Amino acid sequence: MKIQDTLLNSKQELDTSKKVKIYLCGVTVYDDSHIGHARTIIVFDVLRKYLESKNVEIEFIQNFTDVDDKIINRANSENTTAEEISTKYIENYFKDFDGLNVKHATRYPKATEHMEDIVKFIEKLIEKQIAYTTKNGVYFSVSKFPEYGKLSKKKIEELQSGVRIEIDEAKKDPLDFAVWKFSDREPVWNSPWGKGRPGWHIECSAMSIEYLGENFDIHGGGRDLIFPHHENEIAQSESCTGVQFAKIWMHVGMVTINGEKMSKSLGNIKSIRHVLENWGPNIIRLFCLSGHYSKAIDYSEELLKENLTKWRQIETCYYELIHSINKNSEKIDAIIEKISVDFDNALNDDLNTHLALSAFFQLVKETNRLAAEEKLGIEDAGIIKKELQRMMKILGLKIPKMTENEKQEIDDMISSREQFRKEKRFEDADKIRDKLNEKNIELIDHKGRTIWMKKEIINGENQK
RNA sequence: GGUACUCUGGCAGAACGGUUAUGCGUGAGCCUGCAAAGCUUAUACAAGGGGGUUCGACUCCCUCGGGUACCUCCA
Repeated sequence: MKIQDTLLNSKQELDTSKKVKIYLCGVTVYDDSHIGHARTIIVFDVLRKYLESKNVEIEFIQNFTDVDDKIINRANSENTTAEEISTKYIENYFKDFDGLNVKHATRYPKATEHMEDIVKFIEKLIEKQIAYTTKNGVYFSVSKFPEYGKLSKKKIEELQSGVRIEIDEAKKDPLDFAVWKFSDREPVWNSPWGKGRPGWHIECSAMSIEYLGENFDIHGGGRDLIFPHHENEIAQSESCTGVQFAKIWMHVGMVTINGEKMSKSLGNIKSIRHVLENWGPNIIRLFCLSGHYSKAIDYSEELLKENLTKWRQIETCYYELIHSINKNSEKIDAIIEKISVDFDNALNDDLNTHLALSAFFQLVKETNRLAAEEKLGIEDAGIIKKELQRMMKILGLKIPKMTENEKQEIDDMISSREQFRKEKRFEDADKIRDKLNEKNIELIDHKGRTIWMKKEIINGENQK
């Protein structure tokens, strides 16, 4: 599998001959997660599920940043502790992402639980004279890492000339960044240099190396993390260990609203809870995977509606498959095989989910065509269903489950309706159909028989 | 201002130095008691402007322009 590497600016082969180690920069838990977080995490979820479907073992680490000024500020304004804030939003994180069918990471390390590792890491940097202490904290000396800027393609001189007003005049170089900030106010931890808390970048270096080793396969996150976060991580990690840090840097494009990045100041943030309530996990996932992961996608109700249409086709396909009773009448093996290969090839080439979805929808269309022409054989349906489910699992799409009782009840209602239809008592037949519609059961009348499908309830469907 | 990315039909969107996919939308039709869903089929002067390389450019190069992101809050 090939993945575009931000550092080398080219597609790199991912070594899948052994366990693949992935570190994804997670969220800072000071507020609810939004659709932008969802996209990044869904992209990595698909990457991971695809590799696992190929029996590649994955170690997937995603951190929670639970030490941060924003958390502390929030705690102060809500008159509570930073710990309570981070605990609350970690809980919310799991509610949101479980709702989005995202598989749990191997581990979710937190900065607060890795203070020893972080302190040790900083000690090493000081030992190597790459970091130094001032009255405000411990700083990483950018000039000690000549390759600084290699990820973000920035030149040190240019950064220096464009630097903002300096707050800490004790720093040797305005580009130097804090790895430890002194503070007396909670939450603080002890360190050999004094009480305080770690800088933002150091936790990811320390925790990724702790769990994945000094040199691991993929380090990822949103595009906006390239500078300074990932640039600084590289500087710290490589100057500490002396070896290459991540082999591949994979960055996911932003989700924009009307072409602009979501931000607090613009007030255009769409929380996952909000979009989940309106559109459900499947449509959000289809939307997030509709373009190439490296490019920005623009959030709009129109696009979500488009994906709703697609989701209905998938539902139809699924229910046609499980209700199939006909005899096989068309050779389909070759086309299924081709679609399957196209799907895999698309993902193999830098996780091209858009092309993979094209292949997937070809399977859906083909199935619905066969069903419409009364040619969907029961054995073929089995083959198609297996392939459909394989793809859906990778894409993280899920048809809501139903109980046997529910199914039986529907079947009974359909038989009564059939009876009414035979007797041409159409008003009575329609009453039954309406009743089923109220339960989101849609009837599909085929020649001589009626099948049903249970539609996922999408609140956004009827808005506007 | 610097750097990077980007500009494809009404919308979304990929691949590719040589018929520009695919989906949505829209039109027509099929199926149906009627619907719905689905299917079939049609649809589009489609590549920001200008130049160049080439037998041939959406694809490569130059240039001008628009947009977005980043330039120590960011997924």
